[in-house]
Amino acid sequence: MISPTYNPAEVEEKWYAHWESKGYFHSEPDEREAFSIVIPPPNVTGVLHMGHMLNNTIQDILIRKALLDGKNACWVPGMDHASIATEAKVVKMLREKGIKKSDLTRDEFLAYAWEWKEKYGGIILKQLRKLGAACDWERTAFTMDEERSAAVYKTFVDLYHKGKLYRGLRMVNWDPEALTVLSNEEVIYKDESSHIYHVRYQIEGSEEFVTIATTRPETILGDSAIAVHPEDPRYQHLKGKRALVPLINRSIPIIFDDYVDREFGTGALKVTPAHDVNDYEIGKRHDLEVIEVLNDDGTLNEKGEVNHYVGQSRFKVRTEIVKELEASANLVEVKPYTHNVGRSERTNAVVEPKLSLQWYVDMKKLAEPALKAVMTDEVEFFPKNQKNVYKHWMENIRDWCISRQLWWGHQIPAWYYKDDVYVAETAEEALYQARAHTGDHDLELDDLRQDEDVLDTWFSSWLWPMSVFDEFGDQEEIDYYYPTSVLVTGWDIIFLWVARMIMSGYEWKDEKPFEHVYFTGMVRDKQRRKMSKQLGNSPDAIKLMEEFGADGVRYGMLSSSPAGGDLLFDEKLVDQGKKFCNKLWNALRMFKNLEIDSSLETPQENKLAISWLEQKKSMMLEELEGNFKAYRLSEALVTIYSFIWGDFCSWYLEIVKPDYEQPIDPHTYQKSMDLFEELCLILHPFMPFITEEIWHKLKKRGKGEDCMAGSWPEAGQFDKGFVKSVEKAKDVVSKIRDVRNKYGLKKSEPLKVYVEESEGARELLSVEGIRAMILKIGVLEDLIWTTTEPEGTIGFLSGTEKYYVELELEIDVEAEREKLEKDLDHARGFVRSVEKKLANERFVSNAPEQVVALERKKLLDGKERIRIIEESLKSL
RNA sequence: GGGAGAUUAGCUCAGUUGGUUUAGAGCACCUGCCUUACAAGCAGGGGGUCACUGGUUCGAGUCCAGUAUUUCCCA
Repeated sequence: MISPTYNPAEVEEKWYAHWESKGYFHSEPDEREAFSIVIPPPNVTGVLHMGHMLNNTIQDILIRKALLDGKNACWVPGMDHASIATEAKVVKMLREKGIKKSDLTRDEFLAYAWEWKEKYGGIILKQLRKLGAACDWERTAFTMDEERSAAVYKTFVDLYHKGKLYRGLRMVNWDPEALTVLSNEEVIYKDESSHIYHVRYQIEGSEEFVTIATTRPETILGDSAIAVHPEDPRYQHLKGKRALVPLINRSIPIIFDDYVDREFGTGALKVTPAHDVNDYEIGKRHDLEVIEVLNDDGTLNEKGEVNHYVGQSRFKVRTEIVKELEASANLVEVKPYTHNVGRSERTNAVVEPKLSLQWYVDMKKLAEPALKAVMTDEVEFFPKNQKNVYKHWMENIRDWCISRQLWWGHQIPAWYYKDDVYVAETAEEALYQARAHTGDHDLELDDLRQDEDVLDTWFSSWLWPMSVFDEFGDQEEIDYYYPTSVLVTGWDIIFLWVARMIMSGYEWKDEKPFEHVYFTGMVRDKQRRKMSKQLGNSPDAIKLMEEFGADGVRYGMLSSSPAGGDLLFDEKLVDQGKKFCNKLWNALRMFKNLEIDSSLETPQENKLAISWLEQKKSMMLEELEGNFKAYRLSEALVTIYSFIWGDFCSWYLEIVKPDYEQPIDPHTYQKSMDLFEELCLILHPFMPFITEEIWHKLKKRGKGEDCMAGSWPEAGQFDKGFVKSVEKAKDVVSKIRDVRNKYGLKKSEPLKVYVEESEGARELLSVEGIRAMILKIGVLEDLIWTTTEPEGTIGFLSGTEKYYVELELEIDVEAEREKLEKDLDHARGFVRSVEKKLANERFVSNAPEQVVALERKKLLDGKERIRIIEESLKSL
């Protein structure tokens, strides 16, 4: 006896363990066509969230479909080390233990970090199993493991020697909390409301003042000039004059530069070259002093010349200095002001522009082939419109700052001795270079000092499609799996990751890293808000799977998620998936509860149902092929869903289902099992667990006969006309049910139905089995030909065929008339529009013959319907 | 400020080279059913000037231009 409800918890763990033990997840190069995907490596600190579920469900679907297609599918899982996020976690953990990072040596700190990684890292990989992910776990990679690290050092050195990597002094985005530099892509800009302050500076040697506007009064202490526009008539008289910085009375020049926007504020700009990107540029042009008044942690220092601010945070000083400016009558005005503030993606700290010596990758040369590849569709984007975004970024690319002031990560392979730098994969090699360069053969390792910083995590991630296949080692694997088949990722990291992987692919393999890129949308809540911890609007992924089953969740994630489009998550979606599982389960139960009587003949309507469903399935398979090719996975799933629920369960099963407690004939049973089995295969990539479970319950299976290891069904021949006939018969049945509904007739009460003689009706009912089908599921006593409208019946129209249902009840003439008149309006409108088209001479002479012929047929049919409706109205 | 997209039923979205009986689905809604596979269900129903204006075309939800609203990206 099978349980009346499907219980995913029992089934899912069992099958995942089974698949894994069979080695289905593992891939080795062989003679089959390779299909490979590298996982977008989640942070080692990460836990499974909705975005991961969507992204990984899609990858799993593609992998399982490839397996069914007979390809050698390989999905490489892994994680990245997430420099900033992980280091922050470890520092926090140490703080809780009462240990300060500054009290530890680098090696001590790293020991703690590794310990943390082993203990807490990679939870997400375990969680992915619950989702059903068919990852090749034997290949699990980590950006800081030996092979991946070797690739990082090798490529760094290589770029350096090619002159594509350099060390330079630049304005950078500084995170004062994480105490590290950030790349442009790691800074998130948002409008924030604050204030704009108008502050006056006295002109040296006069009683005159000049007023400037600033949002950052605390940086006044670092001012080294006042700038005005060269053509601004208001300030011409200040040429050659100097101004005094309020509170500290530092004398600074008044300079003229056309960068200044005369419309903005007062038209006078304070220039702080050390703490503003634009001011830095102005400073360079005018050879201004660079006064750094902020420490790395965002506190003020003694260069600001105000003792009681030293060591105070920039925000505190802002409040304080405003008070002091006011007290000294230098504050002219304060206005509310909304401006764009950049914050660190990881720590949310307000980013501080800072002048700093960092390592950069020269992106111009790398970008060229990568841009071309995407524009020519050598690397194909799904959806296409992401190409524009990519193009824009690539054409305006800026150099990539890759050093980070952290310990967790790949320490930069550069060694300093005196004023020279030696870049090498190992310290020994660097020492060799240093000895050769200096001619000093007594130099020892201790004389060299390795760069303290580590590399940006993305500097290892961009090598991922190559490094997981050991591109600088044994070539067999990379030759077989590279380029990978498809990358599945969110459009939000198109610059951070996708673009850079394409660049690295061409740089070191002279070949794209993947054929296709499928961009998923963002998962949002019903109100279109991003899922976030702060809002608490993200459901717990694990709990969700426990409640709705992994298959249910997979269904819900995908059914509403077109490529590139955002997914508005609603629990109703996963609930629908859960219900779908139950539906499938109960279809199985229906068959399993039947007795088979081998002496039974196959009824006509069953034969009809079998060939109809088989042919319709073939039509669907053709459609699915197109869907998969275009990555229209959501559409594919919805197509399968409505085929299974609608065609298979609602129609097919109802036709072949024997009467209560009656046995089924063996042919129908066997064919039904075959069809159900194919449906399992077709649905398997989307909902792997329940399909595997049903697969094993349908038939006795031998060793290795698993759904996951099966073959995707081939589309057979089909006759569209035949399928259409059955669809017409379904329409007749629906309309009979409508009459029952309207007149409150029981479903079980057999009815007598008349069909009016016509060519169409003759044709339909001549198809073998159609009459029997209508009789059975329409629950009719008889279906009788007629040439006139029989007494005491109610009519309906199906296409251009007229049917009459015999009723013993009083007919509601008014309701009937209303309905008929509405139908008549519709039919007349239809005919009018077709007539208009056909009356147009240019249409008839210009449009293709087939189109015109179709319009003529539409006209005839429309007129026929009008005739029938008018007749019915008359006889009412 | 620059750029890219979006606008189809109450909601979320399909609608693939312009022509397939005057637009499809799921959810929501309404009506009637506990009919032994499934109430996590069954049967049926209503609901849309395809944002607006103009153009191209024999023919436009589909192509073009403008307007409005809106989302995102870059600065």
